[in-house]
Amino acid sequence: MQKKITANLNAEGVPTQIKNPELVLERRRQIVDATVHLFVEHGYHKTTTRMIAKAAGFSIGSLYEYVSCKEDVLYLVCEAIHGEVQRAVEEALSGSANGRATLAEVICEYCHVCDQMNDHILLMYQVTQFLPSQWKVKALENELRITDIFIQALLVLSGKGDIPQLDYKTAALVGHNISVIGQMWAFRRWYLAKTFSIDEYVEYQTRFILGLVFQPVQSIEK
Amino acid sequence: MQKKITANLNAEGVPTQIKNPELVLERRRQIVDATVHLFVEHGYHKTTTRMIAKAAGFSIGSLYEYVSCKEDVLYLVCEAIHGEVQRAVEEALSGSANGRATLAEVICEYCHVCDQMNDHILLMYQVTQFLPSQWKVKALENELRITDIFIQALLVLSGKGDIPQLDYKTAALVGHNISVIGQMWAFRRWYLAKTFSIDEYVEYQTRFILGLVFQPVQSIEK
DNA sequence: ATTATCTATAGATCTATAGATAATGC
DNA sequence: ATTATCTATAGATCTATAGATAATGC
Repeated sequence: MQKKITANLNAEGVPTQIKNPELVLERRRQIVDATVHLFVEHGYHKTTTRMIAKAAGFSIGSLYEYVSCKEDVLYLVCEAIHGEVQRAVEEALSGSANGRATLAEVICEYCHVCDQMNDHILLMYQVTQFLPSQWKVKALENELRITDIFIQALLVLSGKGDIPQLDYKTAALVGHNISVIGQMWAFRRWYLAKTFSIDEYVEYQTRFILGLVFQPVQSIEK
Repeated sequence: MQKKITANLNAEGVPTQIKNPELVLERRRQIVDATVHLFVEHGYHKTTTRMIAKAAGFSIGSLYEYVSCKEDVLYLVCEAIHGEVQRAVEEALSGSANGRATLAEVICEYCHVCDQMNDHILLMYQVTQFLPSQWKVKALENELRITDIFIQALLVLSGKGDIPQLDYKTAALVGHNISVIGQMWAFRRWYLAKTFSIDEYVEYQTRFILGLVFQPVQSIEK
């Protein structure tokens, strides 16, 4: 029973010397919370294990009882952030389901998640490269899992209301595009914010994704 | 006169002990060429200055005659890659100019550049974070300069042929989107290539950007 | 007795430089 | 004489561990 509680930060293949699983969970939570801030501010390489231990509230010696190396900390951080992002996205998308209005809502909710989790999204992109290759694969799969939420949502909407039938390839591509368009706000907010508020950004992107930008002139499509 | 030739890898604010400007240019070219491969393979931090010197064909001592620190090498690499990408994009976009066909062509050419320069685009994203802040700003500006090429192209097309009038904000957003959609191919090719060839990717993305995906059903837009 | 935590440091690594040597041109 | 290149290493830094100490429960 307790196994389930601890499974999150415990049974992920990160070894520990500590016997008490609840303590492991608690300390690793401390480690992750402290480290996210340090990584956001200094990046992975300029953050030393000493800084991590200190910020987490114990000594280096203790730190190495809960992880076997610095890369373990990195992995714990990546997992925690992805969990957070995914939870936020899933929660945001648990709305109703009809046609374009739903799609517009999905875009809106997702972009706001990206806006709020800006630092975390940037961090994920910066540090994934330093993960050992086995874990790097897992991180990329996590990334795809979030994209897949959009793809599934699109397939559910496909053919309903005012939304045309979408073949899988099209749905897949649009799903990736929505995912990346949200991340673009996180990446380029420092610049885009000169022109757009987040709400304007959502408005313009929704128009774009729904294909309204290039439509006003009568269609000369063959 | 020669100043112009050497300006590229010389007068960029990277100091050198060497008097002969042509030699500086040549050696820095060696350094950049060797380092790009090392960075792509090992990343910035795991590439040592010794490795760089060796791959470039001289000793560490000599390396430090042409740059003052490792970050200088990073900066030279970033500048060189951006120059290459920008040149490739500009060359690819020097086509004709009518309506949607031109836009489709722009998308096509750009995506192929991203496909071919995959490694370099990924590298840019990975290493920009390690630049000293003054140069980081320059790197981000370079990034925007490429986006701006698309925005300008869109504004030229605006209102011509079968393309509707685009206000600046819309053009800016679409420009950013095109830029990011190309990069998405570079980032996720390892996965997207399971579903799309580069040509299919271009085809589907063009349909998407031109707003054809959500159109087939008769428009119920109010 | 067992578990958790701490201090102190070994060991490895890497950047950047000092000082010596070779090459070039007046 | 001046310029370019090399070798050898100082100096700094950081990860991970060994071994000592404190806390907990039988």
